[in-house]
Amino acid sequence: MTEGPRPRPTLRDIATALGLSVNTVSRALGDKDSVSAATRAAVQAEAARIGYVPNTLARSLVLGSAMTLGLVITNPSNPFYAQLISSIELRVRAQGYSLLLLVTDESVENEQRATEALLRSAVDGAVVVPVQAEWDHWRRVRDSGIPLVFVNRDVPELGCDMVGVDYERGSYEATSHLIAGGARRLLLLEEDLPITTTADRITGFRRAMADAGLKVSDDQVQAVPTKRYDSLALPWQPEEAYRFAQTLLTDAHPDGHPDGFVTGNDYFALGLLRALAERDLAVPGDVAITGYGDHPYAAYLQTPLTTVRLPAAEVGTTAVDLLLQRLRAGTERPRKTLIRPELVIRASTGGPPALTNRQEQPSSTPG
Amino acid sequence: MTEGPRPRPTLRDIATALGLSVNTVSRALGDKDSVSAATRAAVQAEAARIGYVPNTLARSLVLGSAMTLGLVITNPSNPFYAQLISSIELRVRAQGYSLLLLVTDESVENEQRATEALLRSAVDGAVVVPVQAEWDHWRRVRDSGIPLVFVNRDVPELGCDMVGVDYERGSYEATSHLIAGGARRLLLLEEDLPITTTADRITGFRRAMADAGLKVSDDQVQAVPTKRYDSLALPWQPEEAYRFAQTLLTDAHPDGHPDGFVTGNDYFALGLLRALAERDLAVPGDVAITGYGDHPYAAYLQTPLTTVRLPAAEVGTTAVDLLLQRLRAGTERPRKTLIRPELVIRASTGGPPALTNRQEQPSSTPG
DNA sequence: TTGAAAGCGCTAACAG
DNA sequence: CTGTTAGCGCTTTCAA
Repeated sequence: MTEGPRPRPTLRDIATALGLSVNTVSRALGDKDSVSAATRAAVQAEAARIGYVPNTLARSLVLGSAMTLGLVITNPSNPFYAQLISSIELRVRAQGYSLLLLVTDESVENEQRATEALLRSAVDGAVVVPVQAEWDHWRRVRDSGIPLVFVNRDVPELGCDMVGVDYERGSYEATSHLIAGGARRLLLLEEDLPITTTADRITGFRRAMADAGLKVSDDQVQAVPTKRYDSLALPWQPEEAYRFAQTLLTDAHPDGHPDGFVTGNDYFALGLLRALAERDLAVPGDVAITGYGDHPYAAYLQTPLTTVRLPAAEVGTTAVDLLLQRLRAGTERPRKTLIRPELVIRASTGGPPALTNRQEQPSSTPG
Repeated sequence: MTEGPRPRPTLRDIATALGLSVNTVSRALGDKDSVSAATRAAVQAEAARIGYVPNTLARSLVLGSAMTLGLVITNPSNPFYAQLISSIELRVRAQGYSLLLLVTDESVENEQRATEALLRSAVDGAVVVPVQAEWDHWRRVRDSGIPLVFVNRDVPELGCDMVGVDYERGSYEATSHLIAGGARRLLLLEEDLPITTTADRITGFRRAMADAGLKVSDDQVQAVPTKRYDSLALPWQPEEAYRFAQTLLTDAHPDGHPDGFVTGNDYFALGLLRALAERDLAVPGDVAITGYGDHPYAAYLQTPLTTVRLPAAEVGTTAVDLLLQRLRAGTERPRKTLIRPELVIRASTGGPPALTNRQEQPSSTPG
């Protein structure tokens, strides 16, 4: 119990114990065919006996590959990213790689430090959810020969592979759905981050409105002011949308109050629902609402929430697959993949009041 | 653009360029004082010019430390664990270490493979949320000299450091709170995993009941049958608690229907709320409810949920600190720390109907 | 089939 | 202050 940990066994320990050369032991363990069956058996027995575990560090140094991939992500507390982490880790591990995790918290500075870490650790490649504000540091990583796959948000300037969600389409469908349900005075509540996902949803909203022959004034697209993103706390604060909506609903609306809200985030929908309830506005009677993300609680709100379900697992595994392909194959053109999200219709837009069965969820679970 | 990535620069590149020895370059970059100012400046300039980044692999090999910690966790989609990941990653990075992530998905088999990976990667230590069903593989890791800190769940047999939450106390307080509010026929809805967190909550429930002079029959402690844990999907399915509660509320209750529910999980509370609403039972009028976890939505449900808030960030940073201390100091007695959770009282137990302000949340944010 | 030698990139110990 | 030597643990030549 108090006995200090012995230094971990090496190939040499096995070699000397068996009167062999380090080299032979290495080959015996490596399943090369240039070793006699007897030797191999002896080596393996001795290895097992002393609990030999190969030293990846030394192995990587000579092989020139650490068999490690990096995952650079903004905020694990965002359920979408949490699922992404799971699916990526699973796939990476299944392919025999290790996963180095770096959290950026939407900070460019953290991201720059993350790239340093990737470089130093000599990862073979990285899956990245970029902050998007700057990307010179990513250029440096790419130029040093580390393949990158951007996830959820692209950095087109770098010409790397990319896997994302078709946010524009999701937003388009949500908006169209509200319009089809009779809403005319729509309002979009969006995140106020300078990222393409938000921009894409705005585009989808505008396009749906245009396709329906509805005009969009500037005050129909609102950015909910958000405190500094903090992955130690929540991904988003429902409270911010709540306060924002309180004001919004108090303001004079020359053309009448909004009768439909598209939100860029289920948390916004949550805050909004509260604000509406306080003003005795019925959902979906007076106002219809869509969320975005299909968070676990969405189906279980008093008024189950119509929302856009994101294919997190599929995005994650696709990203890893792209990365590994590029690791093997050489230089091809960058591939950009957008995976289609799914509008889940529930009571908040007049859908069935009963809960939407979670088991419908398409299983993109690998293996 | 099509130019292949040059091999990454090494110390030797700098040395030959400057007509110095590799060793001198190493010292110049390493800020040792045994280098002339001029040489150091020249070396640093050249290093910057060619974009030299030290190779951690080689460095680790000779130094005998990879400056890497492992994080073995069950399910990132559980908001508590998501916050744990963030806080741990932040702290680990702040201390100059890298973080290797392994997800076990509550599977012993995955956990065993994870320990292999930790051993091979030669991590300096690991923060572990153990599956708890078996632990021989952890013994092996510990015996090979890799310090372990168990988080949230302990494996007392191994005598490692441990940081957790005082689940028993949280449960005790929630139960006592319900009793104080007048509830007498209480029911506990718990997870059906064979883990200590669940067991501790059951203990807390029983103790609170006993302290109030209330008897607890076997059918007052119920385990909600759960599908195989799947970190690719949800941490828990509200639906399971919903269906379970449906049955529960239909069953005959000789002593009258329950008037208070303690749940081991906010998701269970969510499903339960739905089932109660469908039977026109008012919360908290007919039935009072407590959740566990204070998930982001808890404050924003139609009936804001009284729940137990978990100190995730504090647990995470404490775990890393313990691990690093042990890495530096030698063999002390294992330290076990339970951090106290906080009962947040809301409308589901007759608390204020207005939202509980999230900003009250104690900030255990480091640095 | 096995061994000897060389080297991955870096740092520590010792000379000079 | 700087260079030489040695070695971390492993794998890949090349001989024997």
